[in-house]
Amino acid sequence: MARTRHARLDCAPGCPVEGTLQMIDGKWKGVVLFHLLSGTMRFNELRRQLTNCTQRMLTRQLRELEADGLVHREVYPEVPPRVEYSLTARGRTLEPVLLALKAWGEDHVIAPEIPAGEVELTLVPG
Amino acid sequence: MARTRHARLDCAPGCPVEGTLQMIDGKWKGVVLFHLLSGTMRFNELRRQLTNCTQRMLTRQLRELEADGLVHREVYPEVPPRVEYSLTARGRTLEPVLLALKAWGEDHVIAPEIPAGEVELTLVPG
DNA sequence: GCACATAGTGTCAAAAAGGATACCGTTATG
DNA sequence: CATAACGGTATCCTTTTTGACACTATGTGC
Repeated sequence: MARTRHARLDCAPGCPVEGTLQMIDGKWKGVVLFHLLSGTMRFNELRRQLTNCTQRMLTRQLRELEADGLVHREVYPEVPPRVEYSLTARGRTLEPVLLALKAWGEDHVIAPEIPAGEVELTLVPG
Repeated sequence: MARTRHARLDCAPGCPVEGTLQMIDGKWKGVVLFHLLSGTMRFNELRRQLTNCTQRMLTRQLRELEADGLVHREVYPEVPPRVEYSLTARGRTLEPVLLALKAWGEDHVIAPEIPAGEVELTLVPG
C-alpha cells in the first residue's frame, strides 16, 4: 500500500485530488508511470531511465504500484531472470493526469528536453 | 521550499512529472490548491474545508505554497487578524493538473460527493 | 481583569519515507 | 571452479514529514 497521507478520504470536495496524489506520490512513481505509458519495460531498462535511482528504491516503488493495481508485474521462468512491468488498465487511466503533470513541469519547473543538435540560447533577465 | 524529492531534475524525459509532483505533494496541498481554484479564502475558511487538518499543518503547507509562488497571501491590518489566500497566476496554471487529479480520484479512489437527499445504495461483491 | 475572534509560531517527538550495504537465487559459460 | 546475467531481499540507518502542545499578538466587549 502506498503512503497513507489520509486515513480517510471523505473530508471535502477536494479529497479526490488528495486520493489520487496518495497513489502516485512516492519518489520515482510519477516518472515510472510515465515511462510505462509508452509500453512494457524490464527492471533494469526502467532503472537506466532513472538517474540516481537505487535498485532498492525502484523495487519498493514498483511493488507499491503493483499492490495498488496500477502496475502489472510479469515474471518469466528464465535465467537470467526476466521480469516485465506494464501499466494495468487501471494504471492506463492515469494518462491524462501524467500528461498534465508533465506539461506543467515542462512549462514551470524545468526546461524541456532539447533534441541533440538543436541548441537555443535563452536570456534570463538579471 | 517544498520537499526536495530530487536534488536535480535533469534525469530523464519523465522528470517534469516528478518536478510538478515535487511542488504539490505535501499533505493538504492538493486539496488546498483545489479549493483556491474557486477563489480567495481566509485561513479558517480553508481549514473548515479540511477535516482533521491541524492549524500547524495548514500554516506550514500554505507557507510552502507561498514560497513556491503558487499561492498569494494578503495580510490586512485588522483585528481580529484577517489574512486571505489566493492562487497566483502561476498557481492558476495548475488548474488542468488539479482537475485531472480530481477526475481520476473520483473515478478510482473514492465515490464522488453525493448531494444531500440523494442516497444510492451500492452493493459491493463479498 | 477575562473571554473572544483570528492567524499564527516554536519546539519536540513520533511516524514515515528514503538510503546504504551486504547478500541471495538460478542457470549458463569458459 | 569462477564469473556473468538479472532481479531481487533483509536489515539497519538517516532524513524528512507530520503531529502534539504550548504559547503569541492585537483590539473589543463585558
